[in-house]
Amino acid sequence: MAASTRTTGRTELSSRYDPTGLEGPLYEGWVEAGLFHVPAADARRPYVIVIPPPNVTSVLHMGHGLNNTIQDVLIRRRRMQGFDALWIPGTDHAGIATQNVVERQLGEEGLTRFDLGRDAFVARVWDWVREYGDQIITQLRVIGCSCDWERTRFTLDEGLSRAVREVFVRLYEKDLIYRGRYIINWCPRCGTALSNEEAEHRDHQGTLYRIRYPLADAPEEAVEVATTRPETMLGDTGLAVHPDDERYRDLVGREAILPLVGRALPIVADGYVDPAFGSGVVKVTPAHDPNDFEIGQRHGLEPLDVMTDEATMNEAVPEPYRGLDRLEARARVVADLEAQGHLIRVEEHAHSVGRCYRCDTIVEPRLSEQWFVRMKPLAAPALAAYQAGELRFHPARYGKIYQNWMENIRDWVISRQLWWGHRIPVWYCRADGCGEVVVSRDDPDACPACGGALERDTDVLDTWFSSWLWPFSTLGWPEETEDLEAFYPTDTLVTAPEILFFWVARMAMAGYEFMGRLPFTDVLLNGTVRDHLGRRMSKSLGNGIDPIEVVELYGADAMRFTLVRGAPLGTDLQLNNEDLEEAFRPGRNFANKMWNAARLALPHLHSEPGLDPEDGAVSRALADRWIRSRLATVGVQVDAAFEEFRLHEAAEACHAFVWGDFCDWYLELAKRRLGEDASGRTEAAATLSLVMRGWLSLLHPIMPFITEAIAGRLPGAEAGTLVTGPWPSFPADWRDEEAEAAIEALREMVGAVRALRAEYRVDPGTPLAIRLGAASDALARALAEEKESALRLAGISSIGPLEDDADTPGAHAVLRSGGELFIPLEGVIDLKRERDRIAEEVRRTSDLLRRTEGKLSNEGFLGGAPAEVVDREREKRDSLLEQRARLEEKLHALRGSP
RNA sequence: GGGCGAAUAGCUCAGCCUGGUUCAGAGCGCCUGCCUUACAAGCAGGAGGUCGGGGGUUCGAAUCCCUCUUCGCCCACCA
Repeated sequence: MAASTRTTGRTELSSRYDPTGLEGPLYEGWVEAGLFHVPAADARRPYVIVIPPPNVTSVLHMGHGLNNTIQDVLIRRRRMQGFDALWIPGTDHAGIATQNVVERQLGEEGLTRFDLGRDAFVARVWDWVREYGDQIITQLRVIGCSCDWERTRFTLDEGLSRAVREVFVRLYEKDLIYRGRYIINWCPRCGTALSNEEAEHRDHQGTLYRIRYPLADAPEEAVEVATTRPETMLGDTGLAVHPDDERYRDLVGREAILPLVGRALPIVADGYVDPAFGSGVVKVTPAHDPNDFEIGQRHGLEPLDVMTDEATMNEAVPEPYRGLDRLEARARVVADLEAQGHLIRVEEHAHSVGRCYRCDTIVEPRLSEQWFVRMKPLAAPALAAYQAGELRFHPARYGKIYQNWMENIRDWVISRQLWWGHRIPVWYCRADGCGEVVVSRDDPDACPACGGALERDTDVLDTWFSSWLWPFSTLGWPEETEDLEAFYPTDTLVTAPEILFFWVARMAMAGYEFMGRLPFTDVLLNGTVRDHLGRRMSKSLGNGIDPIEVVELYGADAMRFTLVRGAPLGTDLQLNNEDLEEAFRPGRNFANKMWNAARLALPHLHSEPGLDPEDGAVSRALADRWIRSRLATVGVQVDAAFEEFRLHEAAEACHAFVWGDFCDWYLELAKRRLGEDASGRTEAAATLSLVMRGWLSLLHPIMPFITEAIAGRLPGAEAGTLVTGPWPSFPADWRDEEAEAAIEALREMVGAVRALRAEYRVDPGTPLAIRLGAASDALARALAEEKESALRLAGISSIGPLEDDADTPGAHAVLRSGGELFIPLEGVIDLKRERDRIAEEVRRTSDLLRRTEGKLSNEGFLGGAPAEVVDREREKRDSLLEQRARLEEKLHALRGSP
């Protein structure tokens, strides 16, 4: 325990919990003891979680903090319960993100990846990964994550790469992977295709341009078309109207002239066109719009790609526009249209625009030859599993979102025009007229058809094409490994809702396709961490909180507790990023409270030689019976909360118990018996030790460090660790209604005295001589044993019998648990004030009584409510009647006094 | 256009699924008094809420249903 100087200037063991230097060594000890490692051979009762692999480029942020804390809490509890709890860690090669990082680095040297060439560039990325790639892994240790580090995987590892390749080949052989020219989302900055999920659509206040296209056979006539992307008109190859649109019936089959270009555009009729939108005439640009592409297919309108990979206008457009960026071209086109009298008008138009999820550049829908996965056949079993209840989402509402996406699933573009990633295992024969395409698990040397030279596809695969295999590729698939046998399927997946489609749904599909069953049964979706203004924490806003900084300031436990308690499943969590102390105060204060409770308890426990905590289970002392009863109750609550993934409730229940019951009352009551020559000292110490071990265990999954540190100092705990349990289960016969009622009555009495003291501003140092009458059995029982503690806690010098003391000025209270309290307060009491106060009590009681009597006189209630509810209501009425009678008596007496 | 979520104390949020416990709880903040030898990162006491509005179901609604308002999120090929 660290020593430091207290604010008062006295030097002693620190009264403030300082986690510095305590957490690291504990963690190292756990790892060295191999407590997180689970060999397949030993796994009898596995419980498995695979980490959502963070990007190898990432540094830990609070979102990771929340997500991984939740996983660690689940894993640690299962481990304590005796499961072979395996948490598989690793990182994702993150194609675009990582390539971007290294390209940026090159940029600072004035180089591009093309200057290096493919092989050198990839080598350079590997260098980067080897140097910085384990940063986030290291950081996960700092926040206490109990992953099996011997199993750390990387999506570009040799083994995982083999899995990727196997999957590609198998799907190709099943005709579930195909190559084709379709409209895809293209990021001109990253220079690659993106999947639908990687294009984020956001509302955008844009402009709608209305343009006239003259008719070929009647140049004085024209039709009006509307577009938000005028530059694409250079690629128009037709116009379309709705087949039932009377206005344009005679146009179908004729041609219009494309302004600025002069090309003749056939006018076709197609059901896609909405006659009510704009003019009801659509320009058809098959190479730059998915709908137009389909219209074009139906009517034989050729696609004309007018852009380069960088989204500048290409050779297919008239000379003045060539080489212009798409936005420059847009301005130029609009200006020229206006100059030539073809621009009818422009108007504001709200629509949504897709942006690259990696660099926020506006994506260009563009015709391109890419590799696709046919998703419908893969989705079917994964969807059925959900509908059959085999896959559960928490919160459940995410299930509907999953279902909706699965039902409307579209094919997945998996090729990326990048260098960093799994290279597509496809070779094309270069021999004239051969056309052989080789898709192979092993690199082929020559064309198997003609023996000609082969050229490998230059593209790599979407990063998620390796992620979706994660639950089994990390276990050695496609080899039939012992690990796979022992640990697949996994149990719980904890992740963020943003990647429900990217990752969760695809893993479900891959699990079925390649392993024949779901990869996990429960999916927890954790919320988003936001700043105090409710904004998402992000690098660009600079409003993030560094978990490592928080750990350095307040400890990992404080951070974990704050996160778990503050974030009920699926709800967002707001943290003040400008005041870390405020943000993490709840956890820090709680850790401090525990620390100080230990400071009080431990010396007493160690002054009892040979103390056996198990003796605490049989102590008959009232306070001991009470705290055991409370602990047993809390144990059940915490267990139930964990089972249903309500982690915040478990945290809350522990907090309320440790602070409100254990520290506030049990320790205070125990002080009397822990005195040097007190009788029952051994029993008290044993109970204290036993109960502490109990709640330290309950809290260990959430706050592993401080609980372990304290538990390690309990008597008889030298050899043990909380990490491996056991998870506590308290005997049902610890529940003790009598003891609970007694201590509850004691608390009420002490509270009443304290309230009256505060009400009349009696100095805390002034002892009061109180009088007590008609005490309930519960209170009498409590006082018989704990009178001394009650005196100390309430600041009472004596408890005398209640007499007819109407003449004595003082304060009165009627206890709910039964009993009447009088505090003579000569010279202090204000009679009028006391009368008012009691009158107010009478009013309050009468209000309650009125409600209760209202119910009891309502036949509907008597007939409709369950008997026990009615009984409870009757008891309540009787008690209230009694209380009110007493209070009115007092009021009467006070009115009669001077 | 479709779907979902949220609205409870000054702030951040529990409670709602499975309606009924002595006037709806916590943390933080606020007020008053205390360094009472585990803890001032604390202790004691206290103020503060017509549970977003309206309607309905019920003997009884923060809780179930409908509706409105305001925020937020997701999906979608409206040129």
